[in-house]
Amino acid sequence: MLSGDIPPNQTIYIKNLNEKVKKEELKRSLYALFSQYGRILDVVALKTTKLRGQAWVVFSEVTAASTAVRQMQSFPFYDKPLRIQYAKTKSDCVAKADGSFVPREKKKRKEEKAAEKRRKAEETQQSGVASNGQSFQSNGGPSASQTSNQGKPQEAATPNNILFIQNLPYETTSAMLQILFREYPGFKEVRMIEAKPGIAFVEFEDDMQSSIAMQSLQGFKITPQYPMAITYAKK
DNA sequence: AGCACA
Repeated sequence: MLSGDIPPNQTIYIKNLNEKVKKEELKRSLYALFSQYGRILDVVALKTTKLRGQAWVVFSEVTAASTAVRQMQSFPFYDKPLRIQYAKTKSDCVAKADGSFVPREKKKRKEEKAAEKRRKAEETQQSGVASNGQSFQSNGGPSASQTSNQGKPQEAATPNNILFIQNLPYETTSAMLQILFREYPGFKEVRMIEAKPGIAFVEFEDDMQSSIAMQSLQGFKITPQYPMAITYAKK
């Protein structure tokens, strides 16, 4: 079944996350990666057996969430393609903001029930009736660290007029990348390193222009298996 | 695969 049956909302649900990544790093990386689409209100990730490998990113705007769902679909992140949908239910932090937040009591309900049972049992016993007994990185240049960090956004993604492109199919040429990037204002040049297939640097006049190109081409597939992963190069 | 708010 397609995931299109969940109505668009400001929270995205992400699965297929690399479970080896520690919770705090994961949250920071998700924050760095997704803040290019808008203001992030919260990132939730739990490592319990039921919830590991998943996360929620809450945006302040539905439009930001929608763009993220489209553009970051299949984005290689810690070597695994992101699977993104809209969240099924409203996040606590947005409920709190719009006044509809009511502290949930799922556990409590169980406890209450248990307590009630106990109380009942006591009652029946008292009355004398027998009771029957009773769950993103070092992005400086064509360095080893840059390529070995594929798909791992680090701390704050500092805007740069140079973009770092990863996850390109090996047969990609700079001519192919030029065709894609030259339609964005401020485009200067594409640089590839023969010895390092799969990556490229694309330079713009300034970082506003590079950012626009990044947002438009993020996740673009030259071939179906390879959505390009674009980050700012490191200064 | 798995939809929570430690």
